[in-house]
Amino acid sequence: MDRKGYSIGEVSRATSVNIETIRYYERIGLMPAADRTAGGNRQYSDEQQKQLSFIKRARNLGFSIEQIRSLLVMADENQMSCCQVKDMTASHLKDIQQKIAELKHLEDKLQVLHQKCQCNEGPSCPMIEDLFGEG
Amino acid sequence: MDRKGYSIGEVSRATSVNIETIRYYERIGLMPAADRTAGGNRQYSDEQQKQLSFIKRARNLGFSIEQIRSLLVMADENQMSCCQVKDMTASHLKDIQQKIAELKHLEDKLQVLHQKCQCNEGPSCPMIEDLFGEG
DNA sequence: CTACGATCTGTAGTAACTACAGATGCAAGT
DNA sequence: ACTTGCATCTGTAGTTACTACAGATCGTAG
Repeated sequence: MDRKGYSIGEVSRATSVNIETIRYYERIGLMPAADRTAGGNRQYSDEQQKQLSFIKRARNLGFSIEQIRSLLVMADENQMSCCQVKDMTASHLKDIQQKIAELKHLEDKLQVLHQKCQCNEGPSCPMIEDLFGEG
Repeated sequence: MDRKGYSIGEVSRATSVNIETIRYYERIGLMPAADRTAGGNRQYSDEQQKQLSFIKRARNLGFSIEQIRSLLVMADENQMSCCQVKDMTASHLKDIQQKIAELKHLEDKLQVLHQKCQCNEGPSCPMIEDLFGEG
C-alpha cells in the first residue's frame, strides 16, 4: 500500500462517495486540495482516502457538513477533545429524536385521514374537506 | 366578512404563513396572482385566504409543494377524486414511515457511540476512532 | 498516433424557503 | 398639504448538500 496516489475515480469507488461530491468537498474546504498530476488530474494519498471515509461515515450518521468540519478539527487536535465530541453526538442525537417524534405525530395524523377516506363513495373527500375546513 | 380584500400582512398573520413565502407561492404558481390596489399592493379574498390555509395545513402534514399542487387540482375537479387523494396520502405515509425507520436506525447507532464515549479519560475518543477505523 | 474513457473547470439546477437592498404605498398626525 | 414611518413592492442572492450538465483536456491501451 501507499503506492504513489489514487485517482479520483479510485477513491470514489473505494469510499462510495460520488466523484462530483469529492470535488464539491474540496471546493468547500472539507477535504484539502488534492495533489495534481502533470496534466492536472487529482491524486489522493491513503491518508486522504481515510479522511473521505470518515466524512462518509459521519454523513451516514446524519451529521451535517458543519458538524463534520468540527469533528475533523477535534480529531486533529493533539489532545482529542472527547468531551466535545460526546457533546456534539448528544446534541445530534437529540435533534434526531425530536425529528422522529415529529414524524410520528405526523404519521398518526395521516393515518387517521387515510382511514377516513372511503374510496368510491360519493363526490366528497374527507381529506380535502379536512384541509379546507375552518378551525 | 367578505370585505373588499385583505393585505398580504393580514393574510400572513391569519394563516401563519410568512409574507415572503406567500409571494414565493405566487411566483411558483401555487397561489393565483393576487389582485392589486391602485398603488400595486396585493389584495386577497376570503377564498384565497382559505387556499393559503389549505396549503399551510398540507405543508404541516409534510406534503411537498408538488403534492399540494396535485391536491389542489383534485380538490378543484367537479368530482373530487377521493381515490387519488387516498393514494397520495398512502404513498406519503409510506415515505414518512420509511424516514422514521431510517432515523431510528441512526438513533441506535449514535446511542451506542455516545455511551462508549467516556469523557475525561485519556486522550483517545472511541467516537472518532470508530469513524476513522477500517472496516 | 488514434481512440476512448476518465477528469477537468465552471455553471446551473434541485426543495422550499429566507434575507436582504432600494424603491414605493398608504394611513395617521400636524 | 406635508411629513413621518410602517407596510409592501421587485428582484436577486443565500441557504443545504449535492447533482447534472457542457465543452475541453488527460491518460493509456492498441
